[in-house]
Amino acid sequence: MSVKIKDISKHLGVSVSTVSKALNGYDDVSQETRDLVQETARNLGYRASASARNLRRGRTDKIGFVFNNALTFISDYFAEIIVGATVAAEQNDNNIVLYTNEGDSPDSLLNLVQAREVDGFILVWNHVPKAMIEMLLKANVPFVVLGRRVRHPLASYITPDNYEGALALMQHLFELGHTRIGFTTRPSMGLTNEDRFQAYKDALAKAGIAYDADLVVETKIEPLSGYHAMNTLLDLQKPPTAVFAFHDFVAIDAQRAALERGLRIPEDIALAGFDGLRLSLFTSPSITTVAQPLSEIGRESVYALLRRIEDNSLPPIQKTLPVQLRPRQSTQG
Amino acid sequence: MSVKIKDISKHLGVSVSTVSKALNGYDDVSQETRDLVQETARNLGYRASASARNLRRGRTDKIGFVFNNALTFISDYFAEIIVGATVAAEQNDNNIVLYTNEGDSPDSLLNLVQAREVDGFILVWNHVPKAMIEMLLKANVPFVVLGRRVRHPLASYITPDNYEGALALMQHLFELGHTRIGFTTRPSMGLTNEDRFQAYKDALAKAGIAYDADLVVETKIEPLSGYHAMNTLLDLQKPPTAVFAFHDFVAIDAQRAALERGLRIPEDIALAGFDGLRLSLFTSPSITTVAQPLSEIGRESVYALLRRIEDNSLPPIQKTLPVQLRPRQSTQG
DNA sequence: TCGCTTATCTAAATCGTTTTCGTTACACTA
DNA sequence: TAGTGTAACGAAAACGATTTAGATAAGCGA
Repeated sequence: MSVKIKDISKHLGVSVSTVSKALNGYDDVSQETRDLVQETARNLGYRASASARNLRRGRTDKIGFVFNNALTFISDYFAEIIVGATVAAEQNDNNIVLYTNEGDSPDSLLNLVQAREVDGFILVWNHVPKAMIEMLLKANVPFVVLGRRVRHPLASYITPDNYEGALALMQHLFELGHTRIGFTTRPSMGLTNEDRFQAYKDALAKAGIAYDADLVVETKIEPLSGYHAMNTLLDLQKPPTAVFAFHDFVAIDAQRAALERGLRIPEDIALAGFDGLRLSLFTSPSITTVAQPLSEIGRESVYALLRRIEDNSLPPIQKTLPVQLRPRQSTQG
Repeated sequence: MSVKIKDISKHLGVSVSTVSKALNGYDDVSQETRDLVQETARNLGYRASASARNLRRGRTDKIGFVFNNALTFISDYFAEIIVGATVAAEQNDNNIVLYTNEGDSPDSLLNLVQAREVDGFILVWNHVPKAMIEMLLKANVPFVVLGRRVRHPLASYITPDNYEGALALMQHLFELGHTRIGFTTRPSMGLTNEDRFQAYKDALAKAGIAYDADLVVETKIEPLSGYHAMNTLLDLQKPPTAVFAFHDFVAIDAQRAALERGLRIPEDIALAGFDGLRLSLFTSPSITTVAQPLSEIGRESVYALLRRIEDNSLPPIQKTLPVQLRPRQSTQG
C-alpha cells in the first residue's frame, strides 16, 4: 500500500492536521515541524491521494479536452494543439483528460459536467452548436472554445486570426499580379469559413476588383471535394489565375486536379491554402499557406480556462491570435 | 450545486445505501425500488461524484498516457494512436489522462504512480530505460509500453511488426531487381531499429547477397540527417540502387538530397521509408512505406492495460501487430 | 405458534484528505 | 496579578460515495 498522511503523522508523533498544514503551506505550524514533515514526506515517498484531495477541495485540477475525432484527419492540428495544452496544464499543476464527443450530443457533455471529473472544458469541434453553449453557460461550467470564434457574447474562445490571415494571403496574391482569384468556401465550418470568406470579399473590394460569384465554389468535408472544386473553376469560360483554398487539404486536392490537366503551378494557376499543415510543405510544388500558431492556441486555451475556473463570473475571454503567411512555390514558383 | 446521492435518497424516502445499491446493480434491492431510483436519478440529472467514488473504490477508471513531447513531430503517429486509445478507453468506461515526461526522469513518473491519479500507464517513448521498467514492476504498477518492443520478460507491450515489415519491404525491392540496397540505421531507437536492421540483414542473407557495411549509414534524430545520409550513400564508389530509410522522415529528407542531385526516382535510385506517415503519400514522387496500424496499436494498448489493471499478476501481454507494405511511386515509378 | 429462511432495507464505517474551531502554553502589558 | 494576545498544535467535521454487517418483516413448514 502507498504511504498516507497518517503514516507521516504516526512517524513523527504529530497530528494529521499538522502534517496536512505543513505540506500545504498554512502558517500556523512552526518552521521546525514544517521542515521535519516535508523531509519525512519525501523520505517515505508520500504523495497525497488525488481522489481524497479532490473530494475535500471540490476541485480536480484536471481539464477536460473534448474533441471530435474527425480531428485525426488533420493530425498536425490535433497533435500540436494538444501537446501545447498538456504542457501548459502541467506547468500549472493540472492535467488534461481526453473525451471524444461524437455526434455533438448535448447529453453526453452534460454528463461530464455533472460527474465533475474535471474543473472545466476545452471544446475542439468544427462547429459548437448554440444549444451547447447555452447549456454550458446555464450550468455555470467553465469552458473555452478552441480554434474557432463563437458568436455568443458570454462564451470564451481562443481563435487564430482567420480574417487577417486571409487578408494577408489576398494581398500576397495581388502583389503577384493576380486579379482573378478563385475561392473555395466551406459553409459547414461556420464562422471560420465566414471570416476567411469575408476577408476574401473585403480584399477584392479594397483592391477595386468586382466580386464574381462564379469564382466561389462550395466544398464539403469529404475526400476529393477540393479536386472537384478546382475542376469546376478551371472549366469556367474565364478561369481564375489563382485559387485560395479554404484549407490545406482542399488545396492539396485542388493541386492534383490542376497537375492532372497538365497545368503548371504557379505559372498557369497559382494556389494557396490555409492552416499551415506540414503536408503543404512537402507537396510538389510546396503550397503557400497561412500558419496557425497551434501550440500557442493550445496553451492560451488552457490559460483562459484556468482563469475561468478561478472565477467563472469574470467577463469571457475572447482572444484572437496572429497567424503567419508562408509564401511557397505554389504562388511564387 | 450538483445533485448528490442524498438528494435522491430524501426525494424517495429511502436510505442512501439503497440508492447506491440500486444504481450499482446489487441484488438486494427490489425491482420496484430499483426502477424508481434509476428514474429519479435520471430526472434529477444525477451523476456520481468521481472523486468520492474513486476514493472509496480505490480505482479511478483513468489511464495515464505518458508521452515524450518530441512526438509532436510525427503528428500522424501521435494523433491516430491517441484517438484510437481514447475511443477504446471510453468504450470501457475509462478515460485517458495525458502526461508529458521530459528527460525520462524516473522521479516524475514515480510521483504519478504514488499519487494514484490513474490506475495504470501507457508509455509512449522512443526509448524506455530499463531502470524505469524495473521501477514500475517493483512498484507493481500496471503499465504497457506502446509502439516498441521491450526486452524485459515481465514488461507488457504492443508493437508493430518491425521485423516482418522490413522483410516485406526488402522482398519488394528484390522483386524490382535491386541487389545493392542502402540502409539508414538509427541506433538511438533501440529495438525498433534493431528489428528493422536485422530484417535488412536477414533478407540479404536469404537472397544470397553479401552484407556490405558501406551501405549502412547511421542517422541521428535531427533535421537533415536523412539528407546527409543519402549524400553519403550516393558518394560511394558503388552507390546503391535503392535505399531503405529507417523511417519516413528520413526518407523524405533523403529524397530531397537525391532530387537535388538531379537523380530520377525510382529510375536512378529507388527509395522507401517506414511507418506510413501521411506525408509520404503527398511527396512527389510518393514514397513507398510500411504502414503501422496506428489506431489499432492505441486500442490494443488500452485493452492490454485494462487487463493488467484487472489483475496485474497475470503473465505480461506482449503483442506484435501486423504492418502493411504500401508500394508507391518512389520504388515502382 | 414457533423458528428459520429469504427478501429488502438501513445504519454506520470507511476511503484519505482539508479545514474549521478549539485548546494549550507562554509571553507580554497594565 | 489578572488579563490579553499569539504561536503552535490537535480533534473532529466535512467531502460523497461504497460496502459490510445488522435489522425488520414476510413467508413458510412443522
